[in-house]
This record gives sequence, C-alpha cells and structure tokens, in this order.
Amino acid sequence: MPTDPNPAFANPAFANPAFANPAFARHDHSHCSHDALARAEAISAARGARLTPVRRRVLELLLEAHRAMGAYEVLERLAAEGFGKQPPVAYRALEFLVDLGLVHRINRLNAFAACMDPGQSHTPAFLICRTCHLVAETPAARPRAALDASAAETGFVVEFASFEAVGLCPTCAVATP
Amino acid sequence: MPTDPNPAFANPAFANPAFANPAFARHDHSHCSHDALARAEAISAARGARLTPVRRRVLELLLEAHRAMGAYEVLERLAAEGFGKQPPVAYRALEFLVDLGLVHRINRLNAFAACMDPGQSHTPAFLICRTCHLVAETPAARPRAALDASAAETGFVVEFASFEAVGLCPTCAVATP
DNA sequence: CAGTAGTATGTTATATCATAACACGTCAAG
DNA sequence: CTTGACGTGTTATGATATAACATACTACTG
Repeated sequence: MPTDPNPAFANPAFANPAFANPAFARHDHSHCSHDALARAEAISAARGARLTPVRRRVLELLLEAHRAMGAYEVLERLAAEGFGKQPPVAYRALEFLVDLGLVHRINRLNAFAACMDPGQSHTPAFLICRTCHLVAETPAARPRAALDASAAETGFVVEFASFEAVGLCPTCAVATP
Repeated sequence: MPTDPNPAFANPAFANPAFANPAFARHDHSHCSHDALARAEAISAARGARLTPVRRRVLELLLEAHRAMGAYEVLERLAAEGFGKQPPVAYRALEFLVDLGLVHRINRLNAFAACMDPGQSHTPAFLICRTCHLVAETPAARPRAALDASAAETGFVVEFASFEAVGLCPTCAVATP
C-alpha cells in the first residue's frame, strides 16, 4: 500500500467513519485515482476525444492532490516531467478536462480540482477548507433547485450555476476554534 | 427625469411588471443610486468608516452601471475624473466597499457589482446574464440552507458561500434562442 | 503507402488581474 | 502644534490567462 503524501490525512479524525464524504475520509488515493482515470478514459472515448499523456498526467496530478491546484502549479510539475514549460501547456490540458467534466474550475481560488464523480450529470458544490485547503464536492441538486426557483421569480433562466463554500472540514473543525 | 444611458433598458420587456426583480425592471437609476448611497453613508458612519470621495464615486459608478465592472474599468473612470491612475486606487476603494458589504465581488467575472440591498444580512446569489451582462442579486437563503444541510452530512461547516448563476435575463430570454 | 485534413503540442509574446512597499498629505486627539 | 492613524498617490512587481504562430502527430482516404 502506497504511503499517502498528503500530511492532512495523517490526522486521526480521517479514520472516523462518521465522515461519509470520501474526500474527507482517510483513504488510499491510488484506488480513487485509478477508478477516476478509468472513467476518464471511457468518457474521452465516448466523446471521440483523446486523453493524451499531458492531459492524463494533469488529471492524475489533480486526483492525487485532492485539492485545488493553480495552473502554474500544474505547469511546474509538467515541466519537471519533461512536458512543455509554457502556460498554454497547462491551460490547454485543463481546459480539455474541464470541457469533459473531468475537472472543475474553482473560481474563488483561480484553481482547478479533479471531479471525483465524473459522468454523472451532477451540479456540484465545492466545500473548501480554509485551513487545510482540501476541496470536496457535495451534491448541489437541492441548492440548485432552490436557486432556480428564486431566479425564476424574476424571469431569469439559470443555465449554469456554481456553488462555492468556504469553511472548515471535519478535521479542521475539531482543531480550529 | 434623467435619461438612462444603458441601452439594455430600452427594451420594452423591462416595462413588464411581471419582472419583479428591480434590477431587471426598467427604472430610474438615479433613485436607486440615491437611496443606496444614503444607506451607504449610514452604514459607513455606523462602522466609524469614512465614505471618502474616491470610495463614494466608485460606489456610484457601480450603482449606475447595474452590472459588474472590472477593477481596471473602474480605475479608468476614476483617472478620467482626476483621481489616481494606478491600480491600488481602484482596488483599495473596492476592498473598502466589499468589506462594508456595499459591493460584492463576482468571482466568475473577476469583477465587482454594487449591492442593491446593503445592510440586510443577506446571502445573495448573483444572476449574470450571458448576453447583456446585467447582474442582479436574488435572495439565496434557501439555496444556502440546502447547501449547509448537504455539507453538514459530511461534517463540513460552511462559513461563507457564494452562488453565481449564468443564464438569460428576462429581456434576453425573449430575444435569444 | 502517400497525401492531406484535423488535432495536439510547443514556443514567444502579451494581455489581464492584483498586491507589496513606500512617500506624502490630512485631520482629529492629546 | 505635535503626533499618530488613516487615506491617497506613486513605482514596481507578482500572479493569472490568452493570442498567434510553428511544428509534429494521427487518422483518414484514395
């Protein structure tokens, strides 16, 4: 079993089964990465798109990080691994992955996070821990429905909505006042 | 009665009383600007803060625009009116107004929009028209409650949430397929 | 298998958004 | 009338993002 490079997961609170969200539960990243990559391949194929080495590697990086990463941070890693060194290399791969729904852009952070459940037609909400910076997705179907209703009262038609919450993850809520 | 410089309001659909949201209803901006400025003065005073000329002017600009403006766009206007010409001039005024809740930052747009209802403890959602770029606020208490509930299931404590929707405003929904 | 159209990757250069650090001015409190 | 807090302005730089173009890969077509 590979060791987990993310020190946040060393916190024993992650072992608590009460924390149902997989992103907050201690777990072996290699499993979720592997599964997500398999789904990514399938989704790409289904769309006639190619999950090339750069693109695949960017997705892997984000899956492993379990947090949002800036484009330039992604780029650094790519450059270190022999890919291109210029911003468009990272931005293009990220754009591709976002278009396929494999990665989400977190506007508040000007950063990108891997989608943990691609393929499902989901309206995700992002839960951003202000302490450890982990980013989790949570279903936003009901917030979305409520927003649609509120908007409809004014005649506005919502086509896309983003939900970004900042707060404390289970672990940090225990440790932080 | 001053003429309305925003061509979007020339559309007859704005006269339709069914469109309850004041931002989408045709109206005289000078009224809402005047009221909002009065409230802004009161809020500043109550906080022991000073609504200086630059700050006041930035708020006016945003109130009149009824849409989100980038910091550099605000800066241009300020410079043209004899205020400072460098970015911090605009960013500082905007930060001040955001801190007081008089202006909101729209992350998706890297831009700022005047709050139409400051002082109320409100969780606003932003409705951004992808065609005419008007930005309206709509109450987000229920989306927020739904999000809090969803987050709570995973043990996450939401401290701040932003809701940004892109779609079509009543006018553009009529005109656009 | 050669030609070619479309797609992908890489580059340079530049645009856009944002803040750090410092100088000077104003003004109320002591 | 000094002093300290705050506000405004500056220069300089950092951080994020895209335009435009050259080269190379892939897959289709004849």
